[in-house]
Amino acid sequence: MLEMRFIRDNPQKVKDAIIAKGEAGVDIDELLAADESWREALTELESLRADRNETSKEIGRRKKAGDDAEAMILRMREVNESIDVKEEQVKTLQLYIDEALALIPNLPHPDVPLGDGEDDNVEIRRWGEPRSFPFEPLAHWDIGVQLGILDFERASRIAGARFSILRGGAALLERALISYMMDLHVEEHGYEEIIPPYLVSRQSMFGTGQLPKFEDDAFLVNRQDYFLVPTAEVPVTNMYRGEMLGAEDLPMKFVAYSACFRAEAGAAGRDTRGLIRQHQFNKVELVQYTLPETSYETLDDMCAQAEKVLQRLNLPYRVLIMCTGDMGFAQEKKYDLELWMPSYSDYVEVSSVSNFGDFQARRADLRFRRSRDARPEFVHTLNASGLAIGRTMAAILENYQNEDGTVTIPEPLRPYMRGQRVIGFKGS
RNA sequence: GGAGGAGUACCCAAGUCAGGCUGAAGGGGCGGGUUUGCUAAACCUGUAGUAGGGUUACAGCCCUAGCGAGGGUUCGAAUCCCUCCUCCUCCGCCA
Repeated sequence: MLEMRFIRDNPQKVKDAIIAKGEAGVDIDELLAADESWREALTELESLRADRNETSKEIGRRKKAGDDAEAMILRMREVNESIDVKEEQVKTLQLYIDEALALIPNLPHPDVPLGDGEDDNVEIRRWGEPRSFPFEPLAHWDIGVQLGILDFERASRIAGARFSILRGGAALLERALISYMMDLHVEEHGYEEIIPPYLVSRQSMFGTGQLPKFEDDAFLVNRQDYFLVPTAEVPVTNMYRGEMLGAEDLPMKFVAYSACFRAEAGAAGRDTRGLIRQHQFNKVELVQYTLPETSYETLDDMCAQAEKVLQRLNLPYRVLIMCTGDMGFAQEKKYDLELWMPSYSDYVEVSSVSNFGDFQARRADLRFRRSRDARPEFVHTLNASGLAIGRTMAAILENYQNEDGTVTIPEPLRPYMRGQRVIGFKGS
């Protein structure tokens, strides 16, 4: 959320950002006019209240002294009527302003390339060579089904499309990936391990920016005002909502595992096969709260930390910087990590690394003080997938497949899989 | 799910069932100071923070809001009424 004060002072910047991000909707000039009227009405309201406060004290004094206060009380009844009218006016304007503010996207960082959509994203580096297969490689959904470790048919029977059942080796590999990533980020990067609630309140979804604009992307629990978390970013970023932190507490670094739930509205027909686009998937997520002046440095650190997982697993990937039109509502700057997926003959997103600046912090009221007497400031928040588990698994199945249909397990995961080196056929 | 109890500033805690100089007693803590060879102790003293608006020399000053949240009653609400949230205790149920 941007500050009204900032919009007042920089209307053009905000208009530019709305256009650059391709966000619809808020008429900034109208908003500024509403703000103007709001301040005017507020000033009038407050002076009426000041009158009432002062007069009421005087009435109290008179009554105590046994003097007559009837005339004053009558006058105050009239003042109260004016107050009611003004209050209504202020409230209406306030409501309009709040709703408009909630729909204004964050400003992109100046480094971010301008662009309309994914074609304008800029690749900044590549790591690893896509493997060339001496045989015709299979897609992960074929590999998994052949091995009996991915079961899409029965998943759709029990839940519908875009769900999967992991069985045997795949279930074990999923757990191994979660544990491996959590351990890596805890032991080598100093994060605190978190398992958050998977259901969150409306307010939490607002805090990270999913609401009000993107309600359709989330699952809302029937008859309860809870949302299934689309990412652990939501609970973890909201963890300190409303608290006042000390500068010495920063940065705060969390690595969270959660299941993630997405409605995938508008994705009909896309990635319908396999593990790439599911309603439910697992993800290990990195979240940091930082000092404002260090957040961009941290962004690059977090990107490198997410990359390290791919490097250790020896999965070829590339890093893109997202253009203004593809980066999302709340982000100032965002990188995507995409890994090589032979079945797509292309790179597929497996992580996004974002700096939100103080945009989420302002929505979620995440503040800190540099010293006891210093003014409160908003922290900066960042997150990075570290990584999406399902897509990583898909990439492992495809990139590590063998000609006989088995899959070699990447070496770092073997200790997490009872020393197993290969996922083979049942009974073999 | 049932029955009770509680949410007041950084923390503890008065005030609430007599509504009005209570924007909030008293402790603790923290800041500053005095005494002291150092520590300890004692004494003195300062301590809502915040959000919004106005004004201004980005010092400052004024106003408004604010006693879990939101409404209501009243000239006036921490105090009376309603709704909600959270926490605690006991019972039930369950992993």
